[in-house]
Amino acid sequence: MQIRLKNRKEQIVSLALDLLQTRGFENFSYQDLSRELGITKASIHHHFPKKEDLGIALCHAIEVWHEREFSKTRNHPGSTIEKLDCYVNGCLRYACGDKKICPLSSLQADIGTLPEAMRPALKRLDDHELDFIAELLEQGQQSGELKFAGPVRSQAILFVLACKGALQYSRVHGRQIFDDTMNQMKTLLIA
Amino acid sequence: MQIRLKNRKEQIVSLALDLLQTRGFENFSYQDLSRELGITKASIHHHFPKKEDLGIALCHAIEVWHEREFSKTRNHPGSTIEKLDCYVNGCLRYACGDKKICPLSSLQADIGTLPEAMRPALKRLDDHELDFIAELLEQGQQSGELKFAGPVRSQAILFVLACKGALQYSRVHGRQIFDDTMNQMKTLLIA
DNA sequence: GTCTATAAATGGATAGAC
DNA sequence: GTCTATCCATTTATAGAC
Repeated sequence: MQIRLKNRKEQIVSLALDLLQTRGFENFSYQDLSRELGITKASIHHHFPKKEDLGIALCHAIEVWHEREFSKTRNHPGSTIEKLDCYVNGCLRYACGDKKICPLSSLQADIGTLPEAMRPALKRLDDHELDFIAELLEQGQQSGELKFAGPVRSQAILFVLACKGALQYSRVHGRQIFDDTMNQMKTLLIA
Repeated sequence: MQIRLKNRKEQIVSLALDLLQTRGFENFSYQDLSRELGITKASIHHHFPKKEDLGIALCHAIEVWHEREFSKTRNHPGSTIEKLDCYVNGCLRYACGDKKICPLSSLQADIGTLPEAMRPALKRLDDHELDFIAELLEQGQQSGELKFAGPVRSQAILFVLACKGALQYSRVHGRQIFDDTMNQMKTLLIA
């Protein structure tokens, strides 16, 4: 019902995002989109003339998703650990049934063949996410909840890496490996 | 000179491994191989009738590489930290010029479209690598060099994840992020 | 906005000559 | 083992009618 209300452009981006996370940018086609949406390839080219245009739209969709998720996490009541859990659950939300990975991981994997125009957007999105996690970790450190040595920024990348990597491994080894990895990360940060 | 001595099959696998690490399994073609080797596509099909066959050969090449690298690391004189550095340098070796990632990361990213026959091989290689790192970490823990809470296996996956993830990020953000991440990982394990 | 039709290029794969 | 030639499906993309 809710999906029907979305306009075509949003429908296309939404489905493309799904395929990006399960197959990668170079491994889904306008044909895949047209089949699942029940319209022709030409119609999709009407909305996104080149695949690069669709790619840019995907980056924008990820940015919007980031804003919403980050804001939700910032406003989440409770400790830093609970906020981090909130972010991790956001990670998990894209991993329905161990099939999806982080869309940014997917784009990174395809960096060698990605349209040029998408690269700056990808870098920007990565940085934005790292800034956000660094902010959270710093709060936790100052409140005495988290204990870790070394630069906050380095710890942030390690944390984000763990989430995304665990998601990738889950597709091959099952969901348990995700929980194990996240628990270990928390153990290191609290101990 | 040394390359000239290799037979065709090895030349093909060697080049394919390179392309796997820079572009991904689904994003290089027999045409790419033929162009760079100066022989026709048909000749490559003679050695590897289906791309799946080439994929299996790639998995085997990675296994051989693992054996060599793990053995070198086990025999590396010195502390556990120095052995881990040896493994990390092995990681770096495939990242000439920030362009290559771990071949297993690359295969994981393409898991959605990978030929069925390659999946068990991929899982086996992942497990083999995790077992090896867990062995190293446990030695370090018992000798008192490393201090970390939680299951060794979980710490092993976290360590491997950090190496591979940092390699992926390096392609987008530059090599510095790799060193920063590895230093942070060491900081957490020693502190 | 959606369709039919079509183009041009590419990718995986095979047959058969040398 | 390598080649030429060819096949068929797919992919990105465009033109033009409705």
